[in-house]
Amino acid sequence: MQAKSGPGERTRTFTEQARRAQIISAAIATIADVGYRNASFAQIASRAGLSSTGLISYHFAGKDELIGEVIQAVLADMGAFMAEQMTANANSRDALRAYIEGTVAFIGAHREPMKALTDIFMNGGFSYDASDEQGAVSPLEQIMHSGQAAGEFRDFDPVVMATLVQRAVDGLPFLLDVRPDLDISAYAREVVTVFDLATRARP
Amino acid sequence: MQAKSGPGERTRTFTEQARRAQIISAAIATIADVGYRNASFAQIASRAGLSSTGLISYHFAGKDELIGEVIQAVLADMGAFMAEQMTANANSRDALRAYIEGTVAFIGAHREPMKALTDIFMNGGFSYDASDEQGAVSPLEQIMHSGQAAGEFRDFDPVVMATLVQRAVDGLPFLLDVRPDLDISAYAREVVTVFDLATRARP
Amino acid sequence: MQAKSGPGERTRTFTEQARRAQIISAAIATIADVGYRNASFAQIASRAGLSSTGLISYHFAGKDELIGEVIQAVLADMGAFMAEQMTANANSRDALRAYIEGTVAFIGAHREPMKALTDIFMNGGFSYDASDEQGAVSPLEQIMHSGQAAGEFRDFDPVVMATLVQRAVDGLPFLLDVRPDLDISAYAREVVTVFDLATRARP
Amino acid sequence: MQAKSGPGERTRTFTEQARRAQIISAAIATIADVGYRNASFAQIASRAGLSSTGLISYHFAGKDELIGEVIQAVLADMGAFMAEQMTANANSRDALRAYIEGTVAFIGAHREPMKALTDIFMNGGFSYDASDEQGAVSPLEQIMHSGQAAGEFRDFDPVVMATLVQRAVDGLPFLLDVRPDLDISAYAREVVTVFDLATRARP
DNA sequence: TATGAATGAGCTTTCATTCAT
DNA sequence: AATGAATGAAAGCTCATTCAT
Repeated sequence: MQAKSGPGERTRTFTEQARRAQIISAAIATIADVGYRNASFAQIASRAGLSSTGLISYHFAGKDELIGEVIQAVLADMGAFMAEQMTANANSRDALRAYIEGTVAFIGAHREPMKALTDIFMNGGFSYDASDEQGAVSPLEQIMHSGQAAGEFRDFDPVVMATLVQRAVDGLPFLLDVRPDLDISAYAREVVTVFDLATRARP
Repeated sequence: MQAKSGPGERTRTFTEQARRAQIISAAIATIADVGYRNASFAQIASRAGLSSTGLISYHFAGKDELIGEVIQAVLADMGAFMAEQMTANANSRDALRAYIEGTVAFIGAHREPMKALTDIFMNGGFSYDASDEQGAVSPLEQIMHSGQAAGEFRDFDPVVMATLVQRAVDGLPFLLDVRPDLDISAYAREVVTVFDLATRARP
Repeated sequence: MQAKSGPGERTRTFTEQARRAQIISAAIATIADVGYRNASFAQIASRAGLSSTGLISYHFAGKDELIGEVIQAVLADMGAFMAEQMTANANSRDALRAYIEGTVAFIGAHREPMKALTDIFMNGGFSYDASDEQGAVSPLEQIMHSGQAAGEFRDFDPVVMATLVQRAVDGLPFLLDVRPDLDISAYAREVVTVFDLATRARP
Repeated sequence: MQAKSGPGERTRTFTEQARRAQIISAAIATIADVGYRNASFAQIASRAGLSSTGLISYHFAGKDELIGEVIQAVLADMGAFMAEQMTANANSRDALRAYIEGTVAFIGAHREPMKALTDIFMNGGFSYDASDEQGAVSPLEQIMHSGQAAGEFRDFDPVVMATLVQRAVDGLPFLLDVRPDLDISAYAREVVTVFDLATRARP
């Protein structure tokens, strides 16, 4: 199961794009609310105020395409946000801090879509494939490599360290689900400190 | 959806307990293999060599109870293993190391049940509730508190730090799924180092 | 389900007739290709290069009318061809030969429409009704009657004999579907011989 | 689409066999009545007095298996009947007569299943495969070959002649559908005469 | 005229659960 | 204690048709 979207995309009318966006939005809300498992077309349609599930099938080739669009939509939002956050970092230490703080801030500000996204990846048979992974894991690995090359970071396995950072931020949606009043910036500060201590080269 | 098992448990014959254990075991194997989503009673029954899905319904009040028992079974195994690992640690630093190494070792040695457990938590609508959390998160929080009280650990939010450690080890089943030949003890060593550096009090 | 087209037909503009013809043609190609069962409006519209299935509904009262027009179109073609073939036969024996050879030749030269037609009759709930039958069975029955009246043919039930001849030639599309390289004229020759022997008055 | 039933058939309880037979019977009646196209599980279930279409799915792996069983059931009946009819024919002429009379008699006595069978073959994507064809076409071809070898029959293409005979008898269900009061034995007599005249060697 | 959008009924299939035996 | 049978709701999806523009 893999959501594809190559260059062969059809042209869509404005109305159709609007409907698709509406359905994608309803899908996100539904998944975040009742979980991917229970997010049936019927649930999504009723939340979107649609007359029948057939309308979803009319606009999307199948459930896989809809979920793929949900993933893309959230990832695109996050990507745009992160691109802005990551501009002009003097060194790898700052870059790592910016990455963590940016990701945490985004998650805190987009709890519903991020919860949906996490649920989909855990549960849906979808996976970060080659191209997704480059967008998700690679930036961290690059930071790790750069930091080590510059002598800022100590010697460690960059893949494992990147994974740990990723896990630390990916877990936030769950944590927020259980404790909605969590102090997000405090959380970010702690994570930044932990991985600053964990990566820094020692004299 | 919440797996309950209070003091109101009825007495079960030996045969019944054996059947339940057999079904729970088949459920674990099935979930680990085809995922929680596809782990229907039909799949579980066929894997257990049962003649009818009705037998599962006969022995368990519903799917929730079965899954709850699966969770308890795996957590009980892990708890027993960890209890042994955690005996007699001279200080909190060693305790933290023992916890991480023990958990990683257990996961490496019980990939199937751990994969099932993770899949359930991600996907099933089940969550570490109050009682679960005491069994799962608490030991780490206790270590953090003790370490801070003894001056071994620096000042940080114990809950957040415990969460980060937990996330770091919980991610292992996924990693193993993608890279089955991962060097487990090397992974454990990295994680131990990271959180040693991250928690240690600085002179 | 019965395709009707009585005297109550409304006048159609030239453009409308062209569109109808285009749709009918696409329907024939579609049915011949994917079968009547799978020949949905969506399939037909896409094959005709139409933008919407609604256009089909706009030009035809319903699926039944469209299929009815398909039947009529094919039968009209065949009728015109056969009328030409049947001119000026000296006797009933020659007329029977001309009918068989003409029908077989037409089927061989129009495999796609004939396959569609056969598929519809077999599968669509349409049948040769009174008016159709006059167009389809009657010529053969007339030949039989004439031949018997003239003493050329022996005594037999003209309806049954006409049916047998019809069945012999109607089966050709199936045969061609299975063996596309069948020698059509050899087939015609065999059929002519069979029914010549079967009908001829014996001294 | 091909209905398979190899040696790997499961054992079935008596009750299950009865239900399957009941469903198969209802399927035959439904197909004969409303046609293969409209013979949905819902139609079949309601005709069989079943509570839900799920019961059909419970007893049959899918629609293909059900239809395959329908085909087998009718073909088995016909095969048994024909085997009895064809015993001990002195010569090929008698064998041909026995085949035609037997087939026509069977069709006349089993109009509903034969109509269903024909409808399925025309419409269902099912086909006489190698093994089916041996059961359906071969006997006639064998008669033709034997008759020619013995000098009883004139020189003709045995495959074409067999096809013509088959078409002549296969068409009966349609004819009966339009004229239910057709004199079956008269029809058989005519067909026998036609193909007797058509095949007989002339002095 | 023609289009894209929408509708609602229909389809087969899977599911957890119930029940008589 | 266990089985096979049955249930009915729900799933994703396709369909011919309708309608506003």
